[in-house]
Amino acid sequence: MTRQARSHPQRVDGSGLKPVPAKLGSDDVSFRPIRPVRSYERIVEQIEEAIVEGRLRDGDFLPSEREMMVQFAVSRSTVREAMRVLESNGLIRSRPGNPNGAEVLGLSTVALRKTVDRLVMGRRIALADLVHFRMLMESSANMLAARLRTEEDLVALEVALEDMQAAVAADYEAFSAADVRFHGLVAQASANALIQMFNDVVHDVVLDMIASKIAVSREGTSMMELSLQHHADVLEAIRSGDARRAGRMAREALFECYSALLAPEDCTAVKLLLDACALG
Amino acid sequence: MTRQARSHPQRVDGSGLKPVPAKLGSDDVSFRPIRPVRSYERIVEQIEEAIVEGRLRDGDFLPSEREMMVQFAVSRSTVREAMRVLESNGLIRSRPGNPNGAEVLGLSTVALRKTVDRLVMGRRIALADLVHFRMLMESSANMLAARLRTEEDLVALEVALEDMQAAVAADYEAFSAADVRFHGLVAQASANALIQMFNDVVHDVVLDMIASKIAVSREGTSMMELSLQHHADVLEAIRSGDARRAGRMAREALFECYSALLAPEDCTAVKLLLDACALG
DNA sequence: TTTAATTTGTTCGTATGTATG
DNA sequence: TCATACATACGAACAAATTAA
Repeated sequence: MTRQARSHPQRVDGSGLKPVPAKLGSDDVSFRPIRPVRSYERIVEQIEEAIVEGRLRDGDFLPSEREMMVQFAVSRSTVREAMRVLESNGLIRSRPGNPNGAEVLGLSTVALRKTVDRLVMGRRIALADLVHFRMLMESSANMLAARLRTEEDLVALEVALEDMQAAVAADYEAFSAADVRFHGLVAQASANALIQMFNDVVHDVVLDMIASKIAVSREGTSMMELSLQHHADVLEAIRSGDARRAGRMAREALFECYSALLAPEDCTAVKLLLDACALG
Repeated sequence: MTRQARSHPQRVDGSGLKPVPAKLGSDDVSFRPIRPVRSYERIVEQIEEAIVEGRLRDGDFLPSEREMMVQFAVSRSTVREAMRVLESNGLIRSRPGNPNGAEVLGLSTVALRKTVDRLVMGRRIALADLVHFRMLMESSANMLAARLRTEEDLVALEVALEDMQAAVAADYEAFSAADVRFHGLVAQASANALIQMFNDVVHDVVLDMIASKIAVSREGTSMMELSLQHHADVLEAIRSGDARRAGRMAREALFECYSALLAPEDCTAVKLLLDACALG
């Protein structure tokens, strides 16, 4: 009952490279430790490379698992392990019954977000760190935006501000959405992909944290009014091209917004940062 | 020859929760879309949670796959998919033949690093962005360090500087290692986990990029001499507690170090940042 | 030093639920 | 409705690596 001739002919995994016993005698020949490369990793590499290089774009579809099993000359399980890794890195998405195969999502920052989330949950990063960092990012972004903003940027910011105004005292959801858009536009105007990315991530995390701390509904009208005024001031500074003022306004707005959430000692620490920077 | 009674008694995958047909009639009842939760994800969740909460620490070992297969009541394939995800997120490490099972690595930032690497490879992030961002981070870190540094920090920085001095004109490897240590100590003195983390990652990426651009050996003695002087200046500013000077020195040091690698137009853009900040 | 036991890496076959035409 | 192709999941077996007796 030998279900089949179990030959495993295509066993070509990279671990065939055994560490060479360094019996050459001379001391000046040194070898580095070998980490066996597993089959699924080489599949991940190939697909990841294709996505990074743009040969696979957002919206494309991977071949089905059975098809890849043939193309990569591995078993289905191995293909699936690679799929799981790619999926957890936010590069693809697969769902059962999809005749197209897994969908390519392109490059994203979801893995980055998950990492920060874990560090926050694990108490490696405190709320004060997040607020502090966001003040740095936001003030830098606003300074840059004040210098680099185009007319289109100003128009878009104006629209976002008007949306906030329209939603004040009425629709917190819409207000919050416009708020997020405003900050995104500033980050975009700063013309630095990293500032944009990291600030986005930290902004999201902070919003999640405060959402779990205080009920959203408590964010009353007066809070929104105040926030609106802050944004208007910032936009005015950006429009005038006064980088230092834009940076200062952004920092102070954030501080007023979040200082109530911080422990007193953290609050003084953040104030200390403000003084140390003394940017404005 | 039905090898065995194929019963699949324990088919308990989470997708059993079908989306409820919203036939309640009233419009004010709204349901959110359901994403089927797969078995391996629930395993990942449990283990991830244990690591984040500290019940599983760095150096601990997971049960063997066959043991987990019993504990989670799933097949080995499912356990393995979960392991691959955890491993790709840098939370565990498994190697063949290890009788202890997979090793727990604790929280790390390797996923963060991989994400940034991909974005750089995919041209979503330019070298100018990296240098620019690093100047922001480094100047902030140095300003904070000037304010917050303890005596221990100063001693450690002093030691790192001396190591750099000792290695100048002799050992590039040792010089570079001491250099990295110096920057790490500054970030640590800044007392903000996010600055530390992001600066670390970006620092690494930049080093990799320039290493692939110019041969390391070209980094001659004069370059090391210059770098040494910069670090000495920065340390002096940190010691004196002059935050603005520390920030300015750090920015200028970075600019002198990397401006040669940037395209002329990027160079002027970064200079523009320096002017816009006008911190010192 | 060799051997035996255990573990991970990998493969194959099968069954089941799901989505599309 | 049905057939088809897909992903999810299970289980058994083999291969290779590691450790300890």
